[in-house]
Amino acid sequence: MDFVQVSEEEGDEPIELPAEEDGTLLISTLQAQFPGSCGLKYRNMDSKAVRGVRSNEGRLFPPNVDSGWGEYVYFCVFPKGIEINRSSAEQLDSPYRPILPPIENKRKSDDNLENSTAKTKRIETRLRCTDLIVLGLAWKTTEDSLREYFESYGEVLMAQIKKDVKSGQSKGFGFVRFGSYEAQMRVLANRHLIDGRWCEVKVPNSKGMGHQVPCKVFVGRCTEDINSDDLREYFSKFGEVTDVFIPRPFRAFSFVTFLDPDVAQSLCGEDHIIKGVSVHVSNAAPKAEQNRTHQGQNYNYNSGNNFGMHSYHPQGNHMNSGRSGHHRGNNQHNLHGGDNTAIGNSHSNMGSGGYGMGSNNNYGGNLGGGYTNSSNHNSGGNMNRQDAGIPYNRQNNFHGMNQPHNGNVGNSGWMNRGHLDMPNLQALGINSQGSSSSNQGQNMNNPLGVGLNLNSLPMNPALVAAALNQWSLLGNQLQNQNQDQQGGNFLSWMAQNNGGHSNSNMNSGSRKGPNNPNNSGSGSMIKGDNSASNDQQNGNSWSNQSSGSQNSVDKSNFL
DNA sequence: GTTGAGCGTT
Repeated sequence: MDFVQVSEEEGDEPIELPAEEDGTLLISTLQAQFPGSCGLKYRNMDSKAVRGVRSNEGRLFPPNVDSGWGEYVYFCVFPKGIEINRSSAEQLDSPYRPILPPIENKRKSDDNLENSTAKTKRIETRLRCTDLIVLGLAWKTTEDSLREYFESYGEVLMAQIKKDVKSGQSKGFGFVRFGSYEAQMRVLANRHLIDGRWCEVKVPNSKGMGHQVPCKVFVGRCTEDINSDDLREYFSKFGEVTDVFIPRPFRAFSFVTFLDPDVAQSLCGEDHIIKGVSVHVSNAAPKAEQNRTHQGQNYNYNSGNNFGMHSYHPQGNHMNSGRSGHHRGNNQHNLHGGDNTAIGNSHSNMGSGGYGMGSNNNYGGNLGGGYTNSSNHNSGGNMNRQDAGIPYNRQNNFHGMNQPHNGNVGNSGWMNRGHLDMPNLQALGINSQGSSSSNQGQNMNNPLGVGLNLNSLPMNPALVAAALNQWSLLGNQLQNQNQDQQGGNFLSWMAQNNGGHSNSNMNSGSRKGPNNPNNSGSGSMIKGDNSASNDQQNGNSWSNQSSGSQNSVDKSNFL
């Protein structure tokens, strides 16, 4: 058995953690020794830079497929902004309970803003908190104890237990409201052990998360000279950028995703000069009529979200290949569950299955090698998997653990729950309608080694990339879906904190293997700092756009 | 006094 040397911080004395037979290290194993950690990083001998370890499905992958973990001493990654005080007595009650430093809203880009007016203009838009529902409370939990628990995250403005009017008995759920959005995000991103029970915290359905502001903007009139770093650097002036996506080959536009949807919104309609080029920012959301998503059949919103998440992201990203089965470990994912034929092997009119994106099926036009009229909708859905080198970077992997699993893997079952690679996505409102076992999170490990090897699938990676992108873009518009579709919920989450993932990091067109270290991303949380640049992604997707001129791209094809 | 998916008598 291999052991991985891990220390809490660089330079600390390492502890040897046992790796699994497949060479991966379970996050649960890591967390058993380093509560609250969500990933690993190490210092690369050559570059001297700190590298993240790829994290996926509750597992950490060695940086090198051949030599495994090597002789590196890895050190822990903790969710951003959260410090774990392991010596705290509070840890005894909840090992995963983060002890927050004073909330400070620091943005890297604020420090060196050359344009303070832009700054003040944008940052005015404060994200507001909303009541959060806390499910699964112990009967004995009182409003006081509820408040006490959540105060470790920040100021609690309200803590309420819903009770039976007559008996006064708790109904087992309640509501909390925080004074800061940061606290809210952290709470949503974690699981919570309150009075001995693992509880879910979500944005309540009653909030009707139907009008989320998109985090992503369309940046038109780009030149090839403007790369993702340029975009990121430029737009970071206005708020944290969680993702930049430049379709390849060059299409004269790109997408920038912000953590704060209000920032994104505030930029829409404006012209900006980047590297001497006047680019135009507009809404990346699809047209209204393109939102008709044939809900009845589309089981894959969820997945589609994976890349809409952000990232995220939380941000989103996630698996759940719709109704396809999840086969632990073997990466043999049935991309085409049931009638999900949209992507298949066929090379023409693939969208006839009718899922998805309503009328806007033909994104990318003639994609790559002769796949024509491929409307692969579901693809987005099916994509969910990451083993094809799609980094998750979901950050903040408190999810994955404690995920109740009802064993219903094949069909609708766990896709409504799992999201094992995400930060408590259900808590973020994504899966509120899903069923769950009564096992309230006793299962500390990722019960599913879900994986899907895109490369093994009978589909054109270009289509996959296109589909992913499509989904990502659609992401922001999936709000009004039936809850069962989860898209809305996901976006709710995305709009709130954005895991920073959108459609980035897909590499669909490339051939990166499951353990490709390039995709590493043990991320820290929510802020999406793991959102890899997208420049290298997508391989040959987006080729031969039917509209011809690059300067007259019909955006609708992508939205 | 039991119970364990859900969505708030404001």
